[in-house]
Amino acid sequence: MRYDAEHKQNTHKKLLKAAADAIRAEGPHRVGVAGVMAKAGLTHGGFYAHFASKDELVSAAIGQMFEESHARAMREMLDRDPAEGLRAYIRFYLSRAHRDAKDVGCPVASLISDLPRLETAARERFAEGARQLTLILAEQLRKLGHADADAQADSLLAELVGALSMARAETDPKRSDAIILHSRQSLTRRFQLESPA
Amino acid sequence: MRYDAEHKQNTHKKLLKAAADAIRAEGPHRVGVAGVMAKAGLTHGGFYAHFASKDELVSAAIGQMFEESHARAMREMLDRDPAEGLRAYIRFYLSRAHRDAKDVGCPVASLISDLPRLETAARERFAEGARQLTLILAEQLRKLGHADADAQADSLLAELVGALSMARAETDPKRSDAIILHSRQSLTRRFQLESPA
DNA sequence: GCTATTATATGACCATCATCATACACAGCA
DNA sequence: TGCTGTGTATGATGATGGTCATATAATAGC
Repeated sequence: MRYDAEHKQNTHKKLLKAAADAIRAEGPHRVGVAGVMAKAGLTHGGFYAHFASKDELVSAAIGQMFEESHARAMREMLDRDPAEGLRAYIRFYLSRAHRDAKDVGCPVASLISDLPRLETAARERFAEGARQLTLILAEQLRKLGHADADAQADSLLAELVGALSMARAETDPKRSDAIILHSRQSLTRRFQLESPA
Repeated sequence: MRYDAEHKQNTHKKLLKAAADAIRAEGPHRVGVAGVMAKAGLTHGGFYAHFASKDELVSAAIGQMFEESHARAMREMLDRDPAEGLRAYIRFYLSRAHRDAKDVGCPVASLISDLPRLETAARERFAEGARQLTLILAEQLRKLGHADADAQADSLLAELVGALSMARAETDPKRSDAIILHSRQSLTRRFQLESPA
């Protein structure tokens, strides 16, 4: 190797990060190869030394997003008792900060309606990531003593994703805040996570 | 007028319908002016006699989708007692048929993550449509005696949209069916819509 | 310092797309 | 049966975007 041994790997990672952010913010179809390269400080030509196609970049970027997302979920729950951990995750997920951060945050909410239109590889990666997130939530619900934890986890994630997405789509700030709040209250009650006053 | 008096209006409506279907199936950014015209049996050139721009078409098509969607919601609830009506709507919304119909069905689920990326006019139309759908649901919940009907309607719609979207994204058919079912059960229980055995 | 090799840049190709100018076709009327 | 004006088609333009061939720049080992 003539360049630094890790040179290309570093560039690769930078590209993945840049793509993951851009795709969440702009959507897979509005993101261009040239734009991603520029964001990483490069020009468009070298792209195909890193990825075989744009589709492959999209797939890989989705994987990257879910890694961040799972890490975040684990971090919220780690070193907390189950109820407090789940409460913390819900509060993070249904927060104004999460709603307003277009280029980071949960890939499920950012890409959900783009997904059925992507090619198979990307869809598989996404589905895999979503399944894993569901498992993390189910595990937490199980610790809380819910018998049908898997079913409940599906329902919980559905409302999280739906509420965050609806809040992002709502143009009236007050309504948007309300949407987040209503689902937060509803979920808190439903899973008996009322903070011990 | 040399052509039939309604000729242009009819074309206009055909374009709106075609656009509404294509946009739900392909997404606003992947739909092309030429494709929509072709779907209506025309060629691309005449487009600008009907719409000032593609953006305007997208906005108008979103309005069209919500008209269909609200009509559907009303139809499910009409001539039924509140509980049965709401149950019927939930069963329609969280059904395999709705999940598998890419080009028709609720615009909220089809476009939710494209929305933050559209221009203002389209976002306003969407938000307006979503608000109205929430109102329809809230009204139904109010009839059922729920005190905080507005908040509950937000939460209900969030789970509906989230679950349908997640089911569409899931590549494993059995998991996809399960996602729909879990939210249907969860909502049915939550709003006490158990069918009278 | 020279050279071999690897990472990135330049520049081009072709396809797609929104937009528009202009030409044509249709139907009601004289 | 021509005339007229409205609705649609033809075709062009400029922009953008994915892809690739080829050229250049960077550095580790001799």
